[in-house]
Amino acid sequence: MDLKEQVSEILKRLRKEYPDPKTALTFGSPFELLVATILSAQATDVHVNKVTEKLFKKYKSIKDYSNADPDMLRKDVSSINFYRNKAKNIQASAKMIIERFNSKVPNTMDELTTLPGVARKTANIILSNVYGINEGIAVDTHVRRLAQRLGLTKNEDPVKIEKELMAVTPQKEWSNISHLLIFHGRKVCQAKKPMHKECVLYDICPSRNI
DNA sequence: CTCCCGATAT
DNA sequence: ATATCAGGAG
Repeated sequence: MDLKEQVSEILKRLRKEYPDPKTALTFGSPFELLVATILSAQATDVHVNKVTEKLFKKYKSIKDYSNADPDMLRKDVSSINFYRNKAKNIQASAKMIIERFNSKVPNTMDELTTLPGVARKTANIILSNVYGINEGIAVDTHVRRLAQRLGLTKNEDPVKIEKELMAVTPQKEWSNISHLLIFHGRKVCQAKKPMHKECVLYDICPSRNI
């Protein structure tokens, strides 16, 4: 079985476990998904959703974020890690979107990654979940760990891993791949304690003995 | 490479 | 006490 068939089999099994592979972050608009995704760096989605539930009730429009008192916005996200940078990036992104992008969240990789706090991973999440565009594969800590454990890469660099995965999967599946690996990484193939006995990939996983 | 930097599980 | 959590910028 070559690599493409291997990945195909992995996706087939995971799709059965996780039938709806889209973001678990809650949002009501493109900008809200941008906010949630910026906040999600090295934070659990459960925690992010808890914070944004209050945040989205208080800040309704992009203008509300751009006009907010920086200290107040910082306080409103302060239970999340890296909250100073994240608050600053959210406000700066809001201003840029209003001034340069006519108050609309951009729909291209090049434009999205000009926003502060937005690189390929975050941009891929926005493009796929908001615009249905498969520009690349969002590689986060889960995707990286699972790709390594499943023997799909030996790299550490997320951009290299993204290109490797893109090379062995059909483009229409790119969004599904990252979400399926993320869900499986959260529930079963956890960083500290991979739950081999509950893993549907056990028999085809090179790391089954770890 | 370092820094950012809180909550939670183990 | 320590590792980890939907990373990104300098």
